[in-house]
Amino acid sequence: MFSKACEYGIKATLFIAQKSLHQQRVSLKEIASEIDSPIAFTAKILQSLARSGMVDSHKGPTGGFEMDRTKMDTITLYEIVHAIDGDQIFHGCGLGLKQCDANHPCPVHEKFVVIRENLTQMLQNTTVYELASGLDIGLTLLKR
Amino acid sequence: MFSKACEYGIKATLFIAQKSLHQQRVSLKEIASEIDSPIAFTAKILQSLARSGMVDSHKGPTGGFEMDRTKMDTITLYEIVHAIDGDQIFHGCGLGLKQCDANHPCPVHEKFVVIRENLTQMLQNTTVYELASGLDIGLTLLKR
DNA sequence: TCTATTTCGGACAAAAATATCCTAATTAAA
DNA sequence: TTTAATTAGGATATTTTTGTCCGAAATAGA
Ligand code: FES
Ligand code: FES
Repeated sequence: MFSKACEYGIKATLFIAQKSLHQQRVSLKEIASEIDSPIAFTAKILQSLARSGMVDSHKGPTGGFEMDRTKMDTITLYEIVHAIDGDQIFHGCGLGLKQCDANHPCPVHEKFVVIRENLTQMLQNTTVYELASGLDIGLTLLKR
Repeated sequence: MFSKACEYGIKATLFIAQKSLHQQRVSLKEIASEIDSPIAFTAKILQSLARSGMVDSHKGPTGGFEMDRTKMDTITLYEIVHAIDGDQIFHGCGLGLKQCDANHPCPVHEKFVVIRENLTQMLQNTTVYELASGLDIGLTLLKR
């Protein structure tokens, strides 16, 4: 469904958010360990998320990643997925036609758009804060 | 969402089915042309679908691929996707945890299973015949 | 200022997915 | 029986995704 990069990106963001709820900055090393991801690859993804302003990064000793409390409410899974995987999953044809066009539909168009729309709505309605909270109270897990 | 192999496999199957509605066998060359796919790669996928009994293949002059009318009713998109892409999309964790387990859920589990279930139901409820019919009356398209 | 620690970013490497090439096997028809 | 057409299948190539390595830049604290 999502690329590995996207899975890591979501998990990293949620972990950063959860720690930021307690004013704790987390290092790349800690993140990769907690979400069970390859360090250097995770670094690339975090750099990209930092550049697009979803998380804040700081260099040097005591450096690391953190996330504004207010951003946790405005940033949804949709923004993260879109930033990393693009919009193919949101607007692309399920059978790979160059253009998904209701006027020239592929055989699965009618049924596929429903699924695609469900997914889009779900991602748009799910904030980072909501998921970070579930993590924080131990309701959900980021590995195993 | 689906792999390229799976997209080609679905389109090829639907084209074969549509032609079989008129007792017409179709060659690999014709299939690849009609669904706009690389010939040799499509051949691999069709070999696999033939081995798993979803379509019938015949060598030699007048050879090609065809599909039993009765199979069009029993084979759904689910079978095709499962045969080519496996069951990761139907049972795998949305965030890539090794095991999707409701008792040890990832942060998106609750919301993701709904989407996954919708997709599974849709694919299981969609027969090859239904889609081949839409193709046959010109309601839907396999390329462009 | 110096040092240790951290992210940044470019180059590189490995693995997986996608795609191609070529020969063998089969088979219908001349 | 010969020929031409077709799928089968193994080997190889290309592209994309995933993952690694290493030095540069920044920075907090000694
Ligand atoms: S045209 Fe294929 S999903 Fe819309
Ligand atoms: S545990 Fe992640 S989707 Fe079920």
